[in-house]
Amino acid sequence: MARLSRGRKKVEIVKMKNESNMQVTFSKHRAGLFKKASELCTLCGAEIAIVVFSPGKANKVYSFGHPSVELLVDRFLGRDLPLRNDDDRHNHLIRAQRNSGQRGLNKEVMDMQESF
Amino acid sequence: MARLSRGRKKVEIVKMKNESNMQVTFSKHRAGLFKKASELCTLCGAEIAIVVFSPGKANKVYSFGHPSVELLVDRFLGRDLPLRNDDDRHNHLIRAQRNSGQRGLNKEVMDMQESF
DNA sequence: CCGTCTATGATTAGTCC
DNA sequence: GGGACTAATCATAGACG
Repeated sequence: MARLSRGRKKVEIVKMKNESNMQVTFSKHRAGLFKKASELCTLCGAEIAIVVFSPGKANKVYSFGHPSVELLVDRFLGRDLPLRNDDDRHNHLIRAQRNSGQRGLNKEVMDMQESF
Repeated sequence: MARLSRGRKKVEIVKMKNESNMQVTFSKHRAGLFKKASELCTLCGAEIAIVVFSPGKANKVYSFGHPSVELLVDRFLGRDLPLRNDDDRHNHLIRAQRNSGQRGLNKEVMDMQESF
């Protein structure tokens, strides 16, 4: 059959209304995000952890992590951070709480790194 | 002055050797990754947390989180996980540990994976 | 839901400031 | 380090199976 697609259209970055379309977009963008992350890992030897909660009723969880989500997250939440250069503008209060010892579970988190 | 750039060149996804180039690439890709994440949040109402550790000696930490890294990470590590659809292939052992009650809060966590 | 296709929008390597 | 630019590559909206 004749292809009728006129190619990609511009999409405004606002919450989508169409549910089924949104599901497709969510899948595609999630895959793209994880791919970008893995490229950044490979190209620059960075260590990345990503956790994604899908919206709506089917609140599924997807994750990407190199070397592992848990390891990186523990290091993030732990205390021996070499330096915090935080682009996250939303959780200053929570971070302050955490840093003051709220967690009380983190002990020594091995720091292993290098290439990949 | 006359622009001599011949535009973007194809880049193989392997670890970069040039350190200063890598620094630039790291910054650009990190910004792109966070932007993609925020778009996914807005478009689909997803909740995303990202933690990035920069490579090399200056092991800085960058994070993105909506609503917040801590909240999402706690939910990820915590108890009321609705479902785990994990794309992370590297941490089966750690996950198994966690799921077997190391943190003492996990009950039933579905494990399914594959793809990506 | 997943995979494929293609035109086109989005990202970015290389460059200069 | 950051910002701007351009041209090329890359990602993906929408349509279809």
